[in-house]
Amino acid sequence: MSTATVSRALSSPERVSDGTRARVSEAVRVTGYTLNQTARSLRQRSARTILVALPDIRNPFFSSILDAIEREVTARGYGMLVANLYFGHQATRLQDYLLSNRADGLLLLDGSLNADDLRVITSAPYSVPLVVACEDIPNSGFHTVVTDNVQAAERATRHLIELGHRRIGHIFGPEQNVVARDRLAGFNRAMNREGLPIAPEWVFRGSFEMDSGFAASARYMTLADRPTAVFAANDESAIGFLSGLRRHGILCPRDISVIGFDDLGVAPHYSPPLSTMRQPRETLGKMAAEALIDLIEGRQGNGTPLRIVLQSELIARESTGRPAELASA
Amino acid sequence: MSTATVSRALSSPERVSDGTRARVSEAVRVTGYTLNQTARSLRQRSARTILVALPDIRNPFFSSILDAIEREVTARGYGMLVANLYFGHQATRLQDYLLSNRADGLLLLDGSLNADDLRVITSAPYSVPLVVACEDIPNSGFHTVVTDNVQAAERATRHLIELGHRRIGHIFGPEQNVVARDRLAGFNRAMNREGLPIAPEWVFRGSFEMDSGFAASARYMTLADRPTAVFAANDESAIGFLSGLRRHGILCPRDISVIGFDDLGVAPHYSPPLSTMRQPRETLGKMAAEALIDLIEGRQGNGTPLRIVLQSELIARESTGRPAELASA
DNA sequence: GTGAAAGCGCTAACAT
DNA sequence: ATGTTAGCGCTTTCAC
Repeated sequence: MSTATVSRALSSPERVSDGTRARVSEAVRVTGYTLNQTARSLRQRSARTILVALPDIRNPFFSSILDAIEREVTARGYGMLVANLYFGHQATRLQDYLLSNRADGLLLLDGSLNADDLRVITSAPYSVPLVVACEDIPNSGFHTVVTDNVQAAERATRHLIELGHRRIGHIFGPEQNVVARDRLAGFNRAMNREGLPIAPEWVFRGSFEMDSGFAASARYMTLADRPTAVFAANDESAIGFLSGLRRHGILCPRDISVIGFDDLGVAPHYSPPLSTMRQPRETLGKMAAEALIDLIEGRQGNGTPLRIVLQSELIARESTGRPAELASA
Repeated sequence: MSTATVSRALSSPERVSDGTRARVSEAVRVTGYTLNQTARSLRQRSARTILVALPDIRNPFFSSILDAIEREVTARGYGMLVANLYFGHQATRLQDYLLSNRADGLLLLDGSLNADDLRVITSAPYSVPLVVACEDIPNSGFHTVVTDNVQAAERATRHLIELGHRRIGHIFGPEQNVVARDRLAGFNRAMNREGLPIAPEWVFRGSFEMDSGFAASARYMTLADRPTAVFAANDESAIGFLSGLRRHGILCPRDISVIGFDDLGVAPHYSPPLSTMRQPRETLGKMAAEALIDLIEGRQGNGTPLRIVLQSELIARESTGRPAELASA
């Protein structure tokens, strides 16, 4: 029996006779043969592996998306290489993975990379399949799966307004981050639509990290005139903020309402249980992985860039309530 | 110029003349040549990639270890494939990665796999390098990097005892989990050494998840005779427990002291800031990755299984205090 | 339905 | 210091 026949029996069993197929499986069983994926990759010019690049694995938001991606990718017989980007702007490192044929496509969860650098690898002659997820790269024309952060932030802010708040602040994320900017834009839009003023000193700078929320609380305390509610760009900064306020005797929701974003695992168990916007993380990860593999396998190749925009859901818990001056009403 | 020369210029530049080296780098620059890692892997029988297998990427404890691993691995020029194990016991899936030459070694963060299944791939003829980290596989003889959970759990429990508590409970982790068992053992040891009784109804079953801590709080409330302090197997269950108690008006640390384990990011910002044991996660991940790569590259091949045991650190915050009956003293 | 043979892109052994 | 050659293990024509 030739190696060609074995190869056929293994990868397209319908092309060999029943007898051959049986003899091959038996031989595989007895010898413990495992196909050398490296040789196959070389021959087929496909690694059956994708590369996922993200800004921070430790961030629970990303890690749960990574989980969804891993499930989908595994189900379709692919492996998942993971690269952390730390300080962003490392398109060259990704290039190395992709152009060296170690991965067949890139799933990028970081909007901070330069679109032109990326286009080097996505366009001819390399034509590496790319799907951008979570963090949009605006006007890049890349295939994209995101949630509508502007809309969701507007919804979160409107939640505070509907409760009767008029004096509302925001904890901003990293200045250069698309997601943070979108959430600020949504905040602004909600305020504008209701004709509410936006006080610049009520927009606290932040970094999506707990410490930055904590720092915001210190600045909050120095204000002569304070907002009665705050929309934080994510749950981490909301938690850091609340933690800081508590040390100054400011209680939520009695003295202030706070809404976050992401619905971290701890949100329902925080004190108070945190109101937040929940993104469909599993769906997002799954759809992004599906899209990338479709692209790799030549389906979904109709040219027009894919753009999937998912919606987030308001989860109202106990960290938001009516403002103190209306509480008795 | 032959392909061999180019290969040499790229992988061992000292073996070619200055002129050749310069011409090669120039040509590389001009043509945008990238070495085909797949072909190199096939030829050298090494993928320069490791496989990390873990029970749950979403768990922030694992994801921060993953982060440390990724840094080390990247620094040494390797890639990192990640596989989630969900329900454990999937040694065959890992086999497939390793025996097919997609990965040169396995970094296993899950103690629930069967040692004999693993030995199939670690012993001849395959001899796949393996390092077990975080969760020990007892008596397996595998190279191992862990923290001393018995000792750390004993320290946590002693912290409660030193504060004056005598009636102390425990929230257990998953029954089959080595880490959970070690932490229970450490709890028992501390209690025994102080001659304190362990009430079976004060050892709550758990799963390391917040919900299980929450469920434990419901059982706590039904007790006629309640402990004044609880050592929870991890921060998640501590947080779920506190969250449940709060709904029943039991306040921490006034009415009960609780200490967790892991020092999650939220621990210092929880209400109250959570006392906990901090494991050296970065060190653990880094050392495990180092050990695995040394093994792959043939260093550290002296035969005796490596066993690194790191210590954890008590972080006393505000969730632990003196018991109510001593508080005025 | 099966076999023979070429070749994916690289590196290592050998020769010069 | 460089070139020649063989071959890693697989898949894929092409022949039969």
